[in-house]
Amino acid sequence: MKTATTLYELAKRLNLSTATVSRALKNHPNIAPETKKRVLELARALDYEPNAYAVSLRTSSSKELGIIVPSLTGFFYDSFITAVERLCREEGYSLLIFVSGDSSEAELASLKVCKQRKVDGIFVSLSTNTADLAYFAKLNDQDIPVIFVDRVPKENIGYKICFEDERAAELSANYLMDKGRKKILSLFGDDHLSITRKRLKSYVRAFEVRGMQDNIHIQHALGVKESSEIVKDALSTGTRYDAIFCMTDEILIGAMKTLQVLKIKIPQDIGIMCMSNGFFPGLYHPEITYVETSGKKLGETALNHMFALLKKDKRENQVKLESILVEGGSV
Amino acid sequence: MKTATTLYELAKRLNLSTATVSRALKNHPNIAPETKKRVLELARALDYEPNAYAVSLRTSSSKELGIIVPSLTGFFYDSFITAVERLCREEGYSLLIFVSGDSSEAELASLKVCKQRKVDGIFVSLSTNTADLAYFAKLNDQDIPVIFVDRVPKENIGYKICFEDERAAELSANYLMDKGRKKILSLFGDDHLSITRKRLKSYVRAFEVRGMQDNIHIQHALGVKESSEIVKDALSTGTRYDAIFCMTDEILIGAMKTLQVLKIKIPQDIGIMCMSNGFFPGLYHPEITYVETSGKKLGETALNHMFALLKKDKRENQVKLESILVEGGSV
DNA sequence: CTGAAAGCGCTAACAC
DNA sequence: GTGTTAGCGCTTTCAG
Repeated sequence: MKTATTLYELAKRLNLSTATVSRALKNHPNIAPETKKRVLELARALDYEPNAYAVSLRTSSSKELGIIVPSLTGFFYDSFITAVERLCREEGYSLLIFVSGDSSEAELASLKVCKQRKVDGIFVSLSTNTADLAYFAKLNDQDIPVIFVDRVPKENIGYKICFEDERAAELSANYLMDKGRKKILSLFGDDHLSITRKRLKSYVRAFEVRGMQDNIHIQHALGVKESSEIVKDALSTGTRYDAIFCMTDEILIGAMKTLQVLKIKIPQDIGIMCMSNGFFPGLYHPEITYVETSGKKLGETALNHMFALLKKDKRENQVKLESILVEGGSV
Repeated sequence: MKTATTLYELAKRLNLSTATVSRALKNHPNIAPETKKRVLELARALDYEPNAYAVSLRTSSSKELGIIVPSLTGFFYDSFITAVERLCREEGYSLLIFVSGDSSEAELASLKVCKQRKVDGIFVSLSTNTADLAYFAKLNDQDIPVIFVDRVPKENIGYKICFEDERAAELSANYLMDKGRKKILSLFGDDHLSITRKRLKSYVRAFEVRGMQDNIHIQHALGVKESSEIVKDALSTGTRYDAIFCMTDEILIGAMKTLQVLKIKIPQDIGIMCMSNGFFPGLYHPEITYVETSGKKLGETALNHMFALLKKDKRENQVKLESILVEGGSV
């Protein structure tokens, strides 16, 4: 095993001090061009790369960010993380990833690791059952910015970046009404999440505003399978639904499975729409109409926010991302 | 801002030396129970957590692993990474994630970061166009184990963990022949990848062995869209295909899109099968028959391998994971 | 323009 | 059972 080249080694070989070598390497103003050249050459030749731990220990800036998400699997966070990772890399940051699996214990453990590793900042999308935000507050006290994304807490803590959930739900509701749908099976996610409640509330309100609150039937589904079953049960009750609204991709997928099994035609027999990152709606034919909640956009916004905070710029505590409606042919 | 508690601070408050405190904290044998108790109590009270940089610098072990994948998006790597992350966390390791986006430059840059951060080991699934493996060799020289997963190089370098690709392709081929399919549109991935070539070769061979090499028509598709178009074109040539084989989930999704648009019935009009992680085949009805390439299993195997290497156990250079065929109703 | 020296927070000989 | 000390590799005053 060949041991990694150190600053000291470069200095020794060049008959310079480590200070000079260090300066040459990060083109400090006052350094002789000749010296700089020699240093750079040897560094390249020996494949020198600074030891990140020594740097961090000295500068107390880790150039690492932590990201904690409930899952990675295919619906949303993949594109969110992809966006975050790319921008991080471009700015010389590295990303520590943690998957909480919707367990608040795992979440807390990950948070502790973030603290130990002295990450410069943390992105969190809360797990379903997180109740205690004390630790998050503690991190903020220690000047480690915490940015909540998508699934944000209702408490006033840290920074929050999420979609304009109320507006998005309202958009969906109005679209369905405008299309003349009168009997809408409306499937929402986990009722514990504030994101669900926000969406549900303004969805219902939009129907009330137009006096059509009796046109919707609300149900909650926790995953693909449950959604599939709820739809199956609902369609067998005799009620003639003319549309289905799905709050997430998972719910959409479950619903579509049942519709396919029952050979129900879209949009003739029933209309369907959802809120989505945009990938899954495109898999079907006709493509599914959806209100976009883009993981990429969320990632980019969150990262810009983080970089600003790290530069000590003041930033608003909450950012809401606009949603747009993308029409397929499903309603 | 409250600054983080250090070992020195604990020592000062307790009138002990940092050495004693350090030992108490990691229950070293020779330490007075009473002392240990006092230390532990104060540490808890002050929310002490060791500075990971100082520890790493001192012990030259980072307890971080790097993972470099071509993408995160929904087909395979999400479940791979989820499995790796969970086991890492359980063993006190953290995961640095890098998404190469199939660019070998990004891959190299990520590799350098891994080296700077002195990760203890690296997982890589190669990007499509990686030609130069020199840097990987260098890492191995420096005793940083590199484990290639799924998309492994043909060269003899590092450690490799992948599916028994030849066997999996053969399994598919035989299944299609056994089902009496005679005109099979066979869609494979990027021809530059050794994984594609391995699969293709043994797929073709399996047909040759049974004298049925004329039953297949090979095409290469790079993504969802291309797959969709190839299928559309192929079906419009007049050739009456009775089956489609898809080497990946992306290819499956593209193919299915076209079949849905053209209202082609599965399996009556045409049969279809694929190689997959298992999620997407379940979205359709009937469910798609597939040969399983489980990201979870790959992740678990890779991580066990890594932990063994880190403990300096000898390990075989190559592991092949068995594949099984999961029947849906699509052929 | 360059060097000497301190020190980031921790561990591990080596003493006692 | 506990303390002293050196040092991991680097950055950064402060001198010159």
